[in-house]
Amino acid sequence: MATIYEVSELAGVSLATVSRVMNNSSKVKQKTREKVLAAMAELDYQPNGMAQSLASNRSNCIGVMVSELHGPIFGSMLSTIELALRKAGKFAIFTAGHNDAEKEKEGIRFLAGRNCDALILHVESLPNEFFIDNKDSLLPFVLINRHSDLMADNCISLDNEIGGYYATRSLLEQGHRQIAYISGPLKWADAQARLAGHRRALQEYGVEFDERLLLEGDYRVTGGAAATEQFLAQDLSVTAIVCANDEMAAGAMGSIRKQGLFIPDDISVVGFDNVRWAKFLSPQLSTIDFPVADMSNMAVNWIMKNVYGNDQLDITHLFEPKMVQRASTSRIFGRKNRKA
Amino acid sequence: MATIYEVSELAGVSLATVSRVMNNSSKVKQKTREKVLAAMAELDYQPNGMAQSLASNRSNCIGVMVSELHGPIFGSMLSTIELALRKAGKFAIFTAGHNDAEKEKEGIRFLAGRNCDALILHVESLPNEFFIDNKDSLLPFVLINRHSDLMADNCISLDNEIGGYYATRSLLEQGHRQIAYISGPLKWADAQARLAGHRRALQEYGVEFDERLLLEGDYRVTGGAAATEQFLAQDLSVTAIVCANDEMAAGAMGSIRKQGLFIPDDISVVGFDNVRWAKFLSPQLSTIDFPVADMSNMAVNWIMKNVYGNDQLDITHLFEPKMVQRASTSRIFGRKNRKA
DNA sequence: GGCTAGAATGTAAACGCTTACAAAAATAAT
DNA sequence: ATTATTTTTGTAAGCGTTTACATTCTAGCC
Repeated sequence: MATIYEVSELAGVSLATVSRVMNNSSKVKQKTREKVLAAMAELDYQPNGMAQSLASNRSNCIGVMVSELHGPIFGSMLSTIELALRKAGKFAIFTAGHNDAEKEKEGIRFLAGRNCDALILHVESLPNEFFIDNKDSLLPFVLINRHSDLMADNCISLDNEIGGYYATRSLLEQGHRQIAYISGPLKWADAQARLAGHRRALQEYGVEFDERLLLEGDYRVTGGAAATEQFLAQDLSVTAIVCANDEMAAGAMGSIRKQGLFIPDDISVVGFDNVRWAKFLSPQLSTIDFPVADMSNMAVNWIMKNVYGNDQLDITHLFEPKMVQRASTSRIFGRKNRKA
Repeated sequence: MATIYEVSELAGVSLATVSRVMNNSSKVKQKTREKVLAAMAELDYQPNGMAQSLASNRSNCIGVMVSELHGPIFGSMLSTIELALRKAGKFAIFTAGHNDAEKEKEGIRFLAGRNCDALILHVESLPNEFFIDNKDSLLPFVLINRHSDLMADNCISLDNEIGGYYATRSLLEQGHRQIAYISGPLKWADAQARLAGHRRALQEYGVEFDERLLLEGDYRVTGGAAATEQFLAQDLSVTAIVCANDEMAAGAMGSIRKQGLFIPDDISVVGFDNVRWAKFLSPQLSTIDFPVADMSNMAVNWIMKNVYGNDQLDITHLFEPKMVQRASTSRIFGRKNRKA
């Protein structure tokens, strides 16, 4: 592997000049630049990233931590981030936090150990305070899916409240009034916000909130299935179920079908996230689209702006989800509820 | 950030000694080691990875290229690889090849540019010859999901033929005889092998292969749906459909249901891959389990053995898939085919 | 006690680049 | 043609490690 030294010799210039043409750091005469470029080409020169990093104290690596490296949401996140970073000539190092405060902390250490220039984090367990308190001792970071006024600039988040609102409103508009809600674990802010949106929609339509129509789920298929069974076992004449994510919606659909009921004729189901396989379910799931790709790209923009000084980039901190109507919901008029 | 120099001063030893205790490279007196360790702890010393890499010509980074960074198979691959590498104190750099020979080649260059110590590759478009011919000029590499006798040691692959065989045999055992098959794009070796397995099973059970019961799909939902419609439109009295992957199986299930037929009563469906959401479909999909995690771990083992000299590791090069019986298949006796 | 082999430690030269600062060359002004 | 500026290029000192090789200890032996 050729080094910068060999290039400089072949081109008949000094090391510094070669470095300059590589980095466009300061003016180099056009003719010299060409000589250098030719030499680089002839030697098939590839700069040694490690040496560059050591000398410049910049690694061109961005550490990315998400809860898991699999799953539709994270998959889309990784995909988007990697593509965007690579386009910018940066490298991503991914790691998983596994939704555990200790592991998340360790992941951050791990990434810092690789001399990352900055971090993109999707953490679930570490509290806001961790970031607020350590803002200065940590590498520059941007948090996806989290918000706190005390570090607003570092946050890129989704308006979960309005997502929850849209989900329930779409049902209300279709005439539903007995709407059950399966929330996520309410210790998490996003689950709370989605539920708040649900309640706001009900209120707006003059429907009184009924405690019996709310169950706390776990964001997993099994939780959705269990909660749905519980709803159906009681005599609540539920005509629609809103699930705080698509996984639970898949579970709900399974339970409904197991009862011999039809979707959406007997019961409409709405999810949240719009994961890829929501379309594979039958009927296809109506859900709230989580703009993961947009948010991920914005996180990369944040880095390019705040870490690499690309000043003209505009940063959006709050994203809005959209309702995606598919076949799992329908107007209540058309329904033929077997239990009714 | 403390440097090795500060540690050496505080401990009252030389740089070299500190380096030695870090790397266990040669004997250090117990008392000295303790002094050094204490100093490192006191200064919260973290070695600078870049400097280590530069000096030792080893980056502790493994480049990983897969077709996409999302999707259930790749997600599981990334997850597993990252965890295993991190346990070994190594870093993974992921990138996507997007199933395009040029992009795959560029991805490899990209990873090499980061001075990776080795590569784990899941490429689809680059031909075997590329790797065989460039074996020596490339970084050490291990290929997941590919096999060639000319570089057998570098390959970790799945026995697709036997997977295809199991899928069809499970149906034959249940009494099915009119079994349709939706293959993957037959330009790919894995699609060919799965189909070959299907044919072997038929032959073994004395069922003659019927050209009309074979359609070439595209490994995507839409392709599975289209092929299924085509089967159902003809009068073939198909009682089961084998799909060369789960996505197409999801499409097939949709088409079957759209025709007013029931799964598995009218038609049984088998997939291949056992992606996570195969259980979310209803009925739950019977499929062939692709041991992605095992294969990914083995790839990491390959690296640890061949690149980092962990000699006692045993490498398995060929993995066997397993049949997973779920609700989308049933004995033919129980069926009440509306068309029959 | 003096000698020696072997163990423990230290010295200093890489590793391949970036970047102040200095020097030289080109250009403009007189 | 000189001198003053401005551009362009070169010099050399890092960046924080690893690792031959050299040196100093330590123990065992006579």
